[in-house]
Amino acid sequence: MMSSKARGPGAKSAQPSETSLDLRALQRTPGFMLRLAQLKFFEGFYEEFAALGLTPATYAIFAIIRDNPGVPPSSLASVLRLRLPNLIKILNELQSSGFIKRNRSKADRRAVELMLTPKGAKLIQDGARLTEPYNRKMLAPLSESEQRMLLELLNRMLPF
Amino acid sequence: MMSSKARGPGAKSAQPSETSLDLRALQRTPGFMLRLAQLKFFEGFYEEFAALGLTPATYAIFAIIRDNPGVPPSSLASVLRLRLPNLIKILNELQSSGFIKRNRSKADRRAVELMLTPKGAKLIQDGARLTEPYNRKMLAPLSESEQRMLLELLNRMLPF
DNA sequence: TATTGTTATACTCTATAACTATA
DNA sequence: TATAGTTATAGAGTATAACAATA
Repeated sequence: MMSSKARGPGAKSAQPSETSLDLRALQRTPGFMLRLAQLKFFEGFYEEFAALGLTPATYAIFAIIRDNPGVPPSSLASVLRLRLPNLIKILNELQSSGFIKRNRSKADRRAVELMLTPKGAKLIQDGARLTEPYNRKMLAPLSESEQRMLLELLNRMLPF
Repeated sequence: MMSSKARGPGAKSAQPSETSLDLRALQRTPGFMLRLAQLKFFEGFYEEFAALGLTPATYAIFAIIRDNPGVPPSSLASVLRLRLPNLIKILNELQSSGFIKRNRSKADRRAVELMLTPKGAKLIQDGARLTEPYNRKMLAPLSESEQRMLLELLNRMLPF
């Protein structure tokens, strides 16, 4: 029952998880491993930042507005890979909580310029302080140079 | 409008995406980059495997049952990081489409043993043929050794 | 007419509670 | 009583369509 094929003699990898299933096919599948890694980071994030009320999405939104004051919702959505209507809903909540504000552009009165309020700036500042220890914990199985390598490889796989 | 800070003189990285936002903070954030990479893989997957009707989830389910005939739903759920009720719903559909079958264990009649039908075995076999070119396309920006490195690093970050 | 932002809404994915049957 | 599987259902995340204001 629950046949477990023996690992090949060349298999030098880590400890076999909870059960002893043959998972070698999925271990060789980057998309699957990326999903597991991303889940790990997101679950860790919710634990670490829960006290501040930050989610991965709102953290990224705050960070982008901080570094690019006046950024329009459309640019924000495209960078975060969110659909505009879904982002708008989040922005509405962040605004009614007093973390961001919207200015109408004078050059093009359709356009919206997003800014952090002082309250929002403080929140992302507090969040930023948790970031380094959080990343360190998530990446703990890797050496410093491996951590840099992983980040470099991910950046090179992606359009920016 | 949409202030774009100059890249520091040490920044040797790639072309600045569609807009010219300062995204350096997020580029240094592994969790965010992992999310973007995973999105890229999943979107590519849907394009590539749409003709077969396979999703990332069903592909993984088929692959695990193929390599571990008789695996119980609970083990499958824990490996895939799905909640059991959500997996059950997928299994019900796969069974009524004739891709898998459930056997009651004789040793413990609560337990279920999952097996592929011939139809299911053929589907994952067809899917497996698309896998290598699909991965090659997704990982195209990386050299062969970088691709191996990425996979190795992801595996070492995760529990198995 | 085209574009930016917004609302409303549907759909998929994920999470929780409660039930059945076996042990 | 505890466990494996299942059902029902609620919630979060993601998608499309349509509209208002401005260009």
